[in-house]
Amino acid sequence: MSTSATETTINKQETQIPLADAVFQNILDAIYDGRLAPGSIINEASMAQEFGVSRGPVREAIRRLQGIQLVTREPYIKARVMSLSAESALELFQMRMALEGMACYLATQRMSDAQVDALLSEMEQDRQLRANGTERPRVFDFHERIVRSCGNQRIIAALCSDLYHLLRIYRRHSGTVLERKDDAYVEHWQIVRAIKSRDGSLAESLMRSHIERAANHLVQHLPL
Amino acid sequence: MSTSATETTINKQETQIPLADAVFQNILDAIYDGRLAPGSIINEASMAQEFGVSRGPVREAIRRLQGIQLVTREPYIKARVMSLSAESALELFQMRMALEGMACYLATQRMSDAQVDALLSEMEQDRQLRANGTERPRVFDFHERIVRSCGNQRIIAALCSDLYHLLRIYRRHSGTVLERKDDAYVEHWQIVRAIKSRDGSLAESLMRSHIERAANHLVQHLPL
DNA sequence: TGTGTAAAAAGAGTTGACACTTTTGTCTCG
DNA sequence: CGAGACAAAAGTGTCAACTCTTTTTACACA
Repeated sequence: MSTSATETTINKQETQIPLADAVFQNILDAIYDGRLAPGSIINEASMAQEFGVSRGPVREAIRRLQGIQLVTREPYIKARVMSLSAESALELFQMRMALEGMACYLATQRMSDAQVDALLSEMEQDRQLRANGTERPRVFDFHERIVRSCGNQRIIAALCSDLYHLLRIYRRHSGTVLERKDDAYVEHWQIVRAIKSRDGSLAESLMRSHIERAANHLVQHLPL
Repeated sequence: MSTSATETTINKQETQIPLADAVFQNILDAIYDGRLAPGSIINEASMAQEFGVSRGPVREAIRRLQGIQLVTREPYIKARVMSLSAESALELFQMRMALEGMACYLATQRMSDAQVDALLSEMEQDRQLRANGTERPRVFDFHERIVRSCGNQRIIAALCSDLYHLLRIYRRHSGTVLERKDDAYVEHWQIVRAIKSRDGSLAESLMRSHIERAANHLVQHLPL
């Protein structure tokens, strides 16, 4: 953890993308990994030194993290990684209920029969892979799949680019939540059935209930 | 419009707040006023010169505008003010339906009887002021009032800090939408009635219908 | 010994200069 | 006369230094 000066130097080969984006991704990963624990302080200068870049890109990255509410910051005060409270977890899941519910409703109108069938077969394939205990969990994310099918770019961005980061952190810090995967499969299957039968309101309702159950499950296992 | 060099110099007296925030607010106002029309390009250097600051704060402000999807930007390409399409307006209102509907549902659980009555009297007061044709429209915003009562900080921030900006621009560029104010009052009143009778699902449903009607009204009057 | 104040250290905000990329205009060749 | 390539211009990305605010620490006084 303390090898020498430049430890995690940013890969400068692929420099079509701005450094700020790379730094943003690196800090995000650090928060995911737990190297940056909730409540810990982010120092612009030390971050810049660690990544081997100037303070400018680091500054931009921190501002973007503030934008998605992953760090708290007020003028001239050090930035802190957002601490995870059960309350804010509840708020996060309420927002997901609203947005993913609407996404379900819209996806019901937008997806073709062929797309719904394709989704069903992907789910079945994923279930079998998981049953076989395959090494690679092969990140098939049902929720992301549904959201991206809704066609509303604004909702897609809000869920997949912003809220998803926070969700990953909560998942990490609440230990393994994978035990609910079997229940989840059934509930996912019911949702897709509702979409297939073109009942948008039912699909939305099922999705909201599904997320609510996940929220209850998470809160029970929160170590806070 | 072309008086001389420094036209809209930032007021540096009240410099407890960072310059970047002031620049952000100024550009926002410029977009509201139409000085920065949709589709027009934003130049960092000229902006900096106009405000009498360096490029750094301007750069940060533009990144924040990109964050709330008010400007489009890709590496090394000039930033453009987001152009308003009927499609993205529809997406915006779909997201509002989801979030404000949920906000209504939550507000029903959270607001005390006294708070509901206070809201009702504020509405009545605002209606009378408007009927008398008072000079100051006294921006009483029913939707913001409801949203802030829901208690979910994340939803409040999403609606009041991000989406609200876009909504103002659409309102501005679609001419006067005030003609619907009378219909809106009745619908607002019905929503508060539902909250008062503690029927969260009804309040949510009414709010969604209300926003849907507003969306239809806006799309009809879009000059695009 | 406890407390208030002031100075020093630390860290964020800002700036101007430099490097790199894209765009645009022009020139030449087919 | 049109198309492709080269060069100049415009504009964004990055950096190191400077300024200002906050925080900490040390010292003097009660």
